[in-house]
Amino acid sequence: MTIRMKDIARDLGLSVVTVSKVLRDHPDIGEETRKRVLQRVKELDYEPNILARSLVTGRSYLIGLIVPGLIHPFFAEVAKALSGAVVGRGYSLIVSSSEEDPQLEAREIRHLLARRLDALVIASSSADTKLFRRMNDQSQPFVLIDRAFDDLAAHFVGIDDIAAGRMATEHLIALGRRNIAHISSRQNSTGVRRLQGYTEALRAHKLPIRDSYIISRDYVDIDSHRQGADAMRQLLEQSPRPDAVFCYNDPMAISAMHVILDAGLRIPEDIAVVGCGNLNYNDWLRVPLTSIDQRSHLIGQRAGEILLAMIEGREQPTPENIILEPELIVRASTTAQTARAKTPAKVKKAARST
Amino acid sequence: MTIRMKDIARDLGLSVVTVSKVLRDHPDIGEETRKRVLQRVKELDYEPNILARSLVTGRSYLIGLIVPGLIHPFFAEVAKALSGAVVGRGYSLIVSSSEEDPQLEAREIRHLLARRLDALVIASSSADTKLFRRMNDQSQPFVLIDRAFDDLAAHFVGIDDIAAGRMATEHLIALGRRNIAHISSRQNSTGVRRLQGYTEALRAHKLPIRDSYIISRDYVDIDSHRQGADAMRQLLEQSPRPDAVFCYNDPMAISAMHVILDAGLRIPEDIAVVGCGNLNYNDWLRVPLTSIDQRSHLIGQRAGEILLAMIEGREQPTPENIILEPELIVRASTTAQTARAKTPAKVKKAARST
DNA sequence: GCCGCGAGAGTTAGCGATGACAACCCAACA
DNA sequence: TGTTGGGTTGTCATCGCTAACTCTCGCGGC
Repeated sequence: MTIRMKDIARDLGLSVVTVSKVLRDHPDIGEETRKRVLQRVKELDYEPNILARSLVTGRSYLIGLIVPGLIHPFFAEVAKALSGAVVGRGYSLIVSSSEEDPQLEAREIRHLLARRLDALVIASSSADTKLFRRMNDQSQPFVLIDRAFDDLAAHFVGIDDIAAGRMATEHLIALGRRNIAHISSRQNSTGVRRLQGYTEALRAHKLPIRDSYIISRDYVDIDSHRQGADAMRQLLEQSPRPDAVFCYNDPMAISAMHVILDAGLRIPEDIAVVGCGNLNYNDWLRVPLTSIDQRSHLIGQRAGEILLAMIEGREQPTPENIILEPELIVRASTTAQTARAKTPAKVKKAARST
Repeated sequence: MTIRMKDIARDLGLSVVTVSKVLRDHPDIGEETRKRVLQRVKELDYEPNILARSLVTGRSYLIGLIVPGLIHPFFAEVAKALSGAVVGRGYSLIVSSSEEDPQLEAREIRHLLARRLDALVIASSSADTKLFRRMNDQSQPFVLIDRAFDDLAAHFVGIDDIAAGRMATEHLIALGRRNIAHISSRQNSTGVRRLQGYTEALRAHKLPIRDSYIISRDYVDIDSHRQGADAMRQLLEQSPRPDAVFCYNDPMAISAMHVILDAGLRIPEDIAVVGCGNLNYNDWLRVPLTSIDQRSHLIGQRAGEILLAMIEGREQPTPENIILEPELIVRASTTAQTARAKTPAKVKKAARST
């Protein structure tokens, strides 16, 4: 059916090994033979069977990526950057969505490992580090992104989520807000840390930390809109009503904003809103959303670099822990007057990433 | 290092084949033996090497997906649906972005074929059918999505783009607009057909078709915002100025809307805008965008079904040509008054798909 | 008492490539 | 003339698993 090395070798009266060597640029092959082989390869449009090669070399040139949701723009951007970092080196990306379900995530990890991936990149929705420990034991290369585990020595790339929470909250404090609420994710490390940043900022400014202002939710990445809207409705009932909200991610912030507007309140005059993620369409929203940029592109890129280094065996010893600085992008949801002025610059930025 | 069947067989004093048979639920294995094997498999947490299995069975349980851009929500949704359709059957999805570059696309196709994928799903950015013909010759299963080729017999799943163009245009005509412009994609079949639908609708209503109202662009999916903004600026200079625009996709429509608003004009009073794609954040925009829904989820799902049928050998004979009906979703960018009323329903919808 | 049969296990021969090493050819050198 | 050696090409064993037979044994039928 399809062509094998054997066919080419037979056609040319050579051995299979010789053909194999030509294809891998092995040095000890005569110029004449090399040309003949390449010629025939081209004629037949032959591509060596990567499966067979992998079996003997132990390298599959496959990299796995497991994320909570493929649709979420943050993970889509990470995927794009990761793909860009490795595709030129002959690797392919095999992606899988965990839907924020630890069980599904575990199943996918096992399944992908059975494919003998060269490396795995995971934004874990799990709280259990068992599988990761086993991967460490089996010296299976992997890199965690976005969500970290305190009690696990592993390569990690993500932003400083405590700083993210602090920055967002301090921005709101700087605007004169005093009743600042937070819609949080209790399910993962990023949520916990952003919350921590939030409380730290309040404390630093001697502002009270009110439990009723902190709404924690699950499934924040795959069911963001419902979760955000529900949480915001809950916040509107508090007394005193918050004059600002920092949301775990942008989709939740967007839903929160709509709940606010539907209640007849103004943004940012009555309630200022900050999100996290800096989605590429934040500029186009009904009220452009101030947000913390999560460096999605850089995360994918750095993860790719680390894992190439691991695969190529250049480094492995100490797990790298790359903490990127988040960046506050101010838009109309916190400061009405700057919104218009900002637009032109942002137009350019958004155009890049669609 | 890692465990092999050999190890289990040795431990249990059995032959490798017996272990293999147990793992594949082969009938002629004694109950006792089966239990012992499964027990040991569990103890060692063994997973058979899929690579090795693939090499002998000729089935890789890998499905490739090549799209113009991973970031584009339409393709992300297709990917999600496709993944959902096949993941339960043991398949993994290997994704690749062509960046709308035919050469890159061709390279990726070749590379993926070298991995002996069971099937390939492609939203092609190429005009050349050579590679697809070869895949047909080699009876390599594949399904085209979104973008079709007239001169190629192949499975296809997509929407009726002529109808999409017609629906959008007729909606604008029904609103009383007479100077309807179109920002188009000249690069792919979908663009050509939406344009055709547009002209058909105008003709059917005896409206003039003005060349200056039709702006065609390339790289509409990866550089949408710049392309949309430029095109819209060009349209604003036309005389008479258009009172409506139908855009090839939503990101271009969004940029067009901003150009319109920045020019001090109102939407929809001065210019009504219709997009295509029905992105999940259309409801949250500064002006919620009327759009044609492209059935992304259904496309991914149906593509998955077709390819499973092909792989499982149930059907192949006549290429299926699945043309889904697009659907017009009306929002504020064409009818100011319905915007508010629509919001609640849409909130629910968006929540589902984030 | 011979034969056939079916259940349950094992043997053999690859899948399509690669790694290590052996073998060959011919020029150069002792 | 025999030996050495660099440059080329080939042989053999494997990678981890599966398809297709083969083999063994106990049992029932004639």
